[in-house]
Amino acid sequence: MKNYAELLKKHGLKATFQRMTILSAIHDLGHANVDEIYAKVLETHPTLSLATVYKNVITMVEEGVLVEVPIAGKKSKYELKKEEHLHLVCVECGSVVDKAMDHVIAQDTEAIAQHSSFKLTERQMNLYGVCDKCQMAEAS
Amino acid sequence: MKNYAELLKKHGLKATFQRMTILSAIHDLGHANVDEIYAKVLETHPTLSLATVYKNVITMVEEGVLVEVPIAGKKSKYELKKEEHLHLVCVECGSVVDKAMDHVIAQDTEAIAQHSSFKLTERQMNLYGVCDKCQMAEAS
DNA sequence: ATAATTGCAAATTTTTTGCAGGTTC
DNA sequence: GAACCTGCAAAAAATTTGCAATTAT
Repeated sequence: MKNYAELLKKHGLKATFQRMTILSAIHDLGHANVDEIYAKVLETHPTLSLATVYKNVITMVEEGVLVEVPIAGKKSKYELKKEEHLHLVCVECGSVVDKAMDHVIAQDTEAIAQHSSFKLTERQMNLYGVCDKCQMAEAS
Repeated sequence: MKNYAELLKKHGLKATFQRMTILSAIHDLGHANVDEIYAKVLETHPTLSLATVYKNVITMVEEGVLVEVPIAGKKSKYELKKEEHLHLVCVECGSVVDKAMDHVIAQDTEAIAQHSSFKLTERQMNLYGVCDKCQMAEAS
């Protein structure tokens, strides 16, 4: 739990209760798609509308408060903007876990971009597979 | 790539004209979303339906003929399955270019997965930024 | 005060589905 | 010939929009 009002204002957005509730939901969930955010938000603010979730997710991605995490075969998830990392995406349960991005990867990809005269602004890496828990469950 | 009939049969799918047309369109476009595939396919087969594009893209991804490339803020694109690589995604013009994935990245991510007891099956890496051409265009 | 934001409902866009008639193997 | 596929139209799902009322700064 952080100071979402400050965060929003820093990005030129009004600190509405709805936005703070959405940010709190995403923080609690770690990574969530629009429906998951909406469901979570209803727990504490039952009148918040789905349209407001949509509008704000778009706005907050545009302003750099949130980051969209596109996932093959599923709806995109959203996370709070934080330092660069990669994602372990479980194809069984859908869980998403952050992992630090090694310096090696950062350097390597910068070199690749440079060779193509590509002005790199963001990296996204998803590792798909089966998480620890789902492997256990399978072994039954 | 030429013999799409063989490719499809190898994956247990019937080699219909529609599927081969779709594969050819994707090959020509390199990477394309459903609408782009549909538009391309209409040029040579005006009666092919959008529903057929949807159904077949899903089927061919399931069977490993195609790979979905999810892209932040856009509809997923699809490509023919080929050896592992990463993507340069231009946020200006939407172009997607393949780049070889360095052995370093492969090893590094394998180690990361292993540390989390994560059974890795696939990697996807997108580098977002501005391509060569769009940088030129901007410099006007 | 005023400019931005919300909630609602309607509109739009995107994707999926059922099924009759055709096609592939 | 059996199983699979296609195209159509209709349904369902996902997302966006217009606008009057409300709220943050």
